[in-house]
Amino acid sequence: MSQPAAVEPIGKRERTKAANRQAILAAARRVFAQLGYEAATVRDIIRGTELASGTFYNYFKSKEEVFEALADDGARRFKPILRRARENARSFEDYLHSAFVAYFRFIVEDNQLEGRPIDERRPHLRLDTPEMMAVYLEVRQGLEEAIAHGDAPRVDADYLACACIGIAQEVGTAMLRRVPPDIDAAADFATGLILKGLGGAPRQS
Amino acid sequence: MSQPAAVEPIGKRERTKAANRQAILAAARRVFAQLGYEAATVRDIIRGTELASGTFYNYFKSKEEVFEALADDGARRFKPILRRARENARSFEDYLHSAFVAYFRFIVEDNQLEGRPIDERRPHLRLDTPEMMAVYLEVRQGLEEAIAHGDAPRVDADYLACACIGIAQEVGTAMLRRVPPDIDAAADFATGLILKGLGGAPRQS
DNA sequence: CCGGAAGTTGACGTGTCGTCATTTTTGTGA
DNA sequence: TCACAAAAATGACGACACGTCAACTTCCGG
Repeated sequence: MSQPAAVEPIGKRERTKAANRQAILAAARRVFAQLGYEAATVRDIIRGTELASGTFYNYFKSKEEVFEALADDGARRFKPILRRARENARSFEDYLHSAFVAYFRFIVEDNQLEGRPIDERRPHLRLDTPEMMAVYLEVRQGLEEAIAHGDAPRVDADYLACACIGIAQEVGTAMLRRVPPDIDAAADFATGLILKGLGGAPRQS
Repeated sequence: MSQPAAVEPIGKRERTKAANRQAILAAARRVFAQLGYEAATVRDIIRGTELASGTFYNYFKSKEEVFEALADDGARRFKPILRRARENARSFEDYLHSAFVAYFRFIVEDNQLEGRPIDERRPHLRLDTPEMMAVYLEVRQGLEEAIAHGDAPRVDADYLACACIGIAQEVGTAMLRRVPPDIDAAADFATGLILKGLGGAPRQS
């Protein structure tokens, strides 16, 4: 073969580094799900890998930083989904609905792992990391665009973005408590509420 | 004096017990505000009192339990406020507005202490302690009553209650970031959003 | 094949954890 | 008033997690 390895693997150094990082993140996911974020220790995480305790600190400063990396991962995956929803939307209502569907789908997938209740898997969600900020801004820009186009009235975009996020979080959590979770119903509810308020939310069946 | 002490102080036992508990809670408040919930240790809290480390465990099992006690305190104080808002409300809109005002006032007062950003003062807020549950139920009952009276359409009361709580939390936090926080403006926004959706939210000035 | 840089390792000192035997304080009945 | 038991406070203790670091291993370029 003229190409012994592949095009990707630059060097063993880089490869194991990436692999170790991923191993730690994967172990952290499991540990947070099983023990809960609070109870989990750096040692628990590292025990879930083949690595030694000292190695952990070559990759992350603390348990908190690992969580941030996981959250940032999520945010990085989620933002483009949101962006595409905005670009492909045929109306403001369509945009809102598909954004909620995307988020609810996201959290359903993110909580497939067995273990502790969802609430205990994460610390207080900080919105102030760069990646989280980017998601907030994406939401806000989507709303500002709608306002600029006249699809939505000229309300306080910051408050509106926060309200949408709050609704998504709480209704999303409530949805997860129901089995099976009905993503569309939850998205319909949230969209209707924001668009027309109580009058717009779907009636009880 | 025919009454050496007062009518209240039953015995020294009970009094110091209550005083110690309060001392621990007060110290915890300060420590959580100054170091953040995550960084704080049981030792930090107990150092903020005159007590010895072992004594802490006569009152609470852990840092988490102290926080829960603080949260329960808040919930216990807040619930009757909410209840009265419901009883005195002249309309559903009035109820919503005064409930939001009450909550926003509450968090403004609760965050007077100097120290770390509000986000870091608390762990992920658990809604599943009895006191917290009671607040959720109070919100939900208020909404169900409105639905029963025909003041609000027959929507999913669980989702609606969660949405209101989510809006209150996120818009509340956003409000705290602005100086000075404008409680009425935030409450107007939230009330309008829920009642009539975007069309009902106040326009930007 | 060698030398050094990059990365890994696990033992170490520090500090927190929750426990518990001991001491101190408080209430009660003689 | 005193003595005694129950209640509560104390702080030392073993266990364990923290983050560090000197020694060691692995990898890469020359």
